[in-house]
Amino acid sequence: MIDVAGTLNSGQAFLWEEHEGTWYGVDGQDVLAVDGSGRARALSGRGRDLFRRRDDMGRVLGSISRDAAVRRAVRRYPGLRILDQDPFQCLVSFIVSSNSSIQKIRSCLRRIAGRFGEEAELDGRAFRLFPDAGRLAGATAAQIRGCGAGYRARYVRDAARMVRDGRVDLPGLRGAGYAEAREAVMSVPGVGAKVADCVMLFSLDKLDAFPLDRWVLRALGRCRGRFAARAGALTPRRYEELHDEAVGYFGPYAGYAQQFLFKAERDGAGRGWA
DNA sequence: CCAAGGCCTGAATG
DNA sequence: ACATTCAGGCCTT
Repeated sequence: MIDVAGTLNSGQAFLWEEHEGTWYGVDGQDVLAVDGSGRARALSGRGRDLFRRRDDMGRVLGSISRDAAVRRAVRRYPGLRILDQDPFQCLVSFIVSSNSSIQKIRSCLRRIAGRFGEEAELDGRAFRLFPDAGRLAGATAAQIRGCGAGYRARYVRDAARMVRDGRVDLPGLRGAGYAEAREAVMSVPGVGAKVADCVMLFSLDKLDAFPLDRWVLRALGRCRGRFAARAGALTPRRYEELHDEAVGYFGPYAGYAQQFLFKAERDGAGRGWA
């Protein structure tokens, strides 16, 4: 059973809201409506597997449950899933996320969509689509800054230009291996290892991406001392070491383990998701 | 290769 | 009230 609300409120996506039991979300140039079972209905009519129903969760959970901390989190959030989102929107979302808070990320992305996205309507409700790369590349940094992006505005604009000009082919990277995709995504300004791993896990089908932030780092420290010795400042080098270690430990679906750990750690600290 | 500092901004804390 | 701190990092010295 998919936990729709819990998954949409787990730091993966930011433009979702609930109306009368249905969750509505902007996903690229599309609007999705999700019912309680996690089936997505798209304004465009295209079929979407937002909640990655294609993943064999029995297999995934069996694979990542190598540690008591993960098993605990899985028991606590049995319906938590990884989302499969629009890559460009996901890229911009996580560029904006750096050194920010969920609340601010939401408001910034809402404003970007409100200012640059096309109008759309689903079930009698009005939405603004997320602007595509071409549209956003035409915006000035000052305009994007006006949406609350701060110093990240320049990164957003330059990222949009790279995508528009084909210097990064995000959809194409869905078929690439981890290393290749990682290098390509990290060539985008404002994208370091953490942001790249988020984009890859949440929109490029890379379940072996393992985003490391302070919460996940703290959670790893609980894994029976398995990673504790390395907890500390996350220099680029140490990020890579820990990442490889985590993937080596949790396996090919390590990204799922990360999401369970992240959710549990943040909830445990009493952090909100709004 | 590593450490330190700066960076938009608004909500939370003192 | 007003000043600092902090928030799901990244980039440049």
